[in-house]
Amino acid sequence: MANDTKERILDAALEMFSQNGYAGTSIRELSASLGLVKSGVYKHYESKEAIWNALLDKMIAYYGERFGSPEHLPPVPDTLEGLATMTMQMVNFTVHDEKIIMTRKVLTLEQYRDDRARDLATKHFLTGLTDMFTQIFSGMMEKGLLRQDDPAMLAFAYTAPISSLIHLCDREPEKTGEAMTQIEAFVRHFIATYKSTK
Amino acid sequence: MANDTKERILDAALEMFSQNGYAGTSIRELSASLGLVKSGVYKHYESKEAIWNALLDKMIAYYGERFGSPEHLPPVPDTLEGLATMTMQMVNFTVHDEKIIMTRKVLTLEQYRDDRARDLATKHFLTGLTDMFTQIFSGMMEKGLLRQDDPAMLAFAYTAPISSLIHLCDREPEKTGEAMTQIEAFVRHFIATYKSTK
DNA sequence: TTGACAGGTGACCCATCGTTCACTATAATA
DNA sequence: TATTATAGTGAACGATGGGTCACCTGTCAA
Repeated sequence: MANDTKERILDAALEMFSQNGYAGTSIRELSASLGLVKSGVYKHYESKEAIWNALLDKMIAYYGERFGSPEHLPPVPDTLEGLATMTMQMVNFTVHDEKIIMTRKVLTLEQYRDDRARDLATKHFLTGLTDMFTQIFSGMMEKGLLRQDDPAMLAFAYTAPISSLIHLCDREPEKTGEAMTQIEAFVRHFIATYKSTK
Repeated sequence: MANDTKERILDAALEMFSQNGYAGTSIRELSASLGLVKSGVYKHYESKEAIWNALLDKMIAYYGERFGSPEHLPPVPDTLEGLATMTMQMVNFTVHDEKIIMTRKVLTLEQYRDDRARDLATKHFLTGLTDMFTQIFSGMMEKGLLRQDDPAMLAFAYTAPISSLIHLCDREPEKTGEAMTQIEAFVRHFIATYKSTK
């Protein structure tokens, strides 16, 4: 029960911080959204900043177990169509999962203020995806599915445009459908460009 | 003299909003940074929100005159090397110009809260660059410099990765040199991939 | 010379901020 | 059953937020 409320506070914090930012969120609103009074929050966290730090801890830990270990790498696709399918599945998940959307928003809003948010933002938005697809493309080149090229460069050229459209979805959710179409077109174009010529 | 202070308030607002966000900035701090007392600010703007709106007006107007009109399109390069040079010049400018950095940061921080910031963010980060390079690539295809392809798709594939590294520079300025190197490598790779085979 | 006004000051208003504290209800423990 | 820790309450704290107002001072037009 104790831990339950403690977790619910972090959930509410994620939601409110992602909408109004850390500075724009008050403990009163936060506790009210949980149906308790503001002083109740202080039974679980000693300060607003402690909530923020706990939230960041959780986000960092989640990222680590989800994307940090090599065992969670998606399997290297056996076909180019498999690459397209896998990509669209990943994108589809990430632009619709509320928690992940809120995580990206929080990192976006706090990246200039907090060092740990800054680092995690770079992982989420840039290096994490690039590293992951470097592995995948490397494997696909070995299998002869993609033309021989610098896998890290291809991974960057592949993930960065997709990432920019994911940001668009976060910013303008009503454009999500359109963005998904554009991502699929981009994926097809990428495959057509870099497929092995053998 | 009146207008001078009015402008200086907007300059200070851009600086403080870009660092601490709208909610994280107080009129007291803002006026103090100008060497006057908070009530002095209210001689020029009726509220904090009015300052915000005036700042956004200015940013929108600046963007419009700078990138909105076709006459400000950079000339279509005559060589592939010219494309690389022009790109690096543009990037170099945009990652070092303090005002533009602050503008991007403000748009990043307020994109979920304010509709006009949201729209301008999409232009700055996505559609503006894509549209511009669609024109350029279209011209370069006509000249036979680039292979025949969908110019809008190429523009997107070209500008989005560059844009993501510009964001990295905003977030982690100490990585600017590294990011510039990576952008240049990406540009070269792009050119090698899409140059005309004639 | 006078009067109006633009620009700036400092005291003050009230709401809200994060935080504390004495207190209560509950449920597990000894 | 008595005790004790846990989770939550509600009033209060000082600090700070945005905003107002009476006042001062210099400039310039009438």
